[in-house]
Amino acid sequence: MSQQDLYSIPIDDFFKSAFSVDCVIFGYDGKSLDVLLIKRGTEPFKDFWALPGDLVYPAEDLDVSANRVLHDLTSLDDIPVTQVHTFGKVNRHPLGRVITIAYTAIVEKSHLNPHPASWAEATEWHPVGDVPKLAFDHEEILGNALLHLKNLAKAEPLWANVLPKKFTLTQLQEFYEILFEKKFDKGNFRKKTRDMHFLQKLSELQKNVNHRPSALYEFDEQVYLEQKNVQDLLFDL
Amino acid sequence: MSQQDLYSIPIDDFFKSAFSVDCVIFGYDGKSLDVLLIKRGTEPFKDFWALPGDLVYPAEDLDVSANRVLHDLTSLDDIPVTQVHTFGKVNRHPLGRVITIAYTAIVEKSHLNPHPASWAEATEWHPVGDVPKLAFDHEEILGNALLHLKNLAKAEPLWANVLPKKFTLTQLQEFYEILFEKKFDKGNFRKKTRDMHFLQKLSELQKNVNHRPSALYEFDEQVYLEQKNVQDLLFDL
DNA sequence: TCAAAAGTGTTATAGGTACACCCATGT
DNA sequence: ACATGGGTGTACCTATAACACTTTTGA
Repeated sequence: MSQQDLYSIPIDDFFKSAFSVDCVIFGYDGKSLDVLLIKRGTEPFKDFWALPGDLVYPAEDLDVSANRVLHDLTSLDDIPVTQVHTFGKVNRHPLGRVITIAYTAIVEKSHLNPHPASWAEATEWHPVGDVPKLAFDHEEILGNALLHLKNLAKAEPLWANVLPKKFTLTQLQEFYEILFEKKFDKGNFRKKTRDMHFLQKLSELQKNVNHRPSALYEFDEQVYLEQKNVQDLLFDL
Repeated sequence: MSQQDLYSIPIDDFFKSAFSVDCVIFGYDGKSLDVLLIKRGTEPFKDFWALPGDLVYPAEDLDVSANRVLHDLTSLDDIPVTQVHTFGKVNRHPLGRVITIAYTAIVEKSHLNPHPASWAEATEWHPVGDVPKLAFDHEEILGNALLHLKNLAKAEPLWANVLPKKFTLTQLQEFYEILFEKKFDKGNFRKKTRDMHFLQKLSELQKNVNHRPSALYEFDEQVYLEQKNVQDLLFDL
């Protein structure tokens, strides 16, 4: 049986199912990495914390759906969301067959919307290392997404979404240290940054710090995209 | 709106959708990397080549579904399938909203089932570098799966599924050369294999070759799983 | 002058690349 | 003897890790 038989099978058997997106929204504020959870107001799993998610609208692309959920909880649009994995165990949802496509994004923590969406009784940031028991299979989804985020961070400048426009190399280093829960050597880290031509050093310096002021840097997206294209063309994967 | 409202929304709006799995089954025979395609016998995309796929049964896990498709086309069971990505563009299926979860696997090419499943008018191996125009968004899915396969091969002994039980280091090298479309230096390749303690060197040698006979090796799964556990525990991602 | 963090340089080691050379077998 | 691929060793280069040291600011 394949897709061409879509309308030749007993419709009741196949259409008692639905699909949703769940969003693992990581928040960073320079000090810790948190994840945005909502408190459920209805059964099943009433009063449990859960990942924000929603059914996908009939005429809505999956990533658009994820961005809608993200927009409802934060004030943010056009944040790049990344698909993580699809979870489809038969009994993962007690009310029926619901598979869910997990998406992830990382945002600056302060951008939480002060007027959360109607479907969330409460929204709250939780440190990724200290998450309460979650509804459904959301703990598995969260773990999966965190792994995914770490892998993404090795290949892409994820920090561009969460650092201030002008930032110091120490702030950049701290992003990686907090994400990977690991200290890096200052000198070696800075050596690496010298090859990153998309890090544009400004003439401006830090002010009012009681130590030697740091140089400020900006992310140069043009330069990044160009060199990324070159890498993709070389393609020595 | 979130999952808890599943049964409080107009059912007609959300249940005009379905989900399927599509399988990107790669075949290897020591000479080339191919992908298994089926020829569609019905509209839409009648007479087009396509990836084998099927709707997911109501009480069937996603990976079980993928394994069922794989079993129907090859004679193989218990082949590890890996989820690649979920494709859900609104108009990807001309007859309705169908999202599809793509799975991939790599098998020894000769294991193609001589009695293909009823839903496939024809099945055929196609070299990954020379694939015909495909139905739906299957070209995108295939490209995605191939990338995924290459990444998997960097982290896992995928070749264990496709090489003969006893194989030479040259056969192992050729697997990587064909997959990555790239030649490797013999000496350097063999140096790397020395750290792979799950490669068990046998006392047996090749026979009836008109050159120095090669040593034969076996994949030692026990050793591999143990060292993989250690790596996962170190976890310095 | 001191604390604190910025910023640079040096060294040792590990890992990768290129390449040369010898070995065992069938014809 | 020779063609063919198996198998090993070396020298070079680059990436990384550990660590020491200097610099600039506010208090």
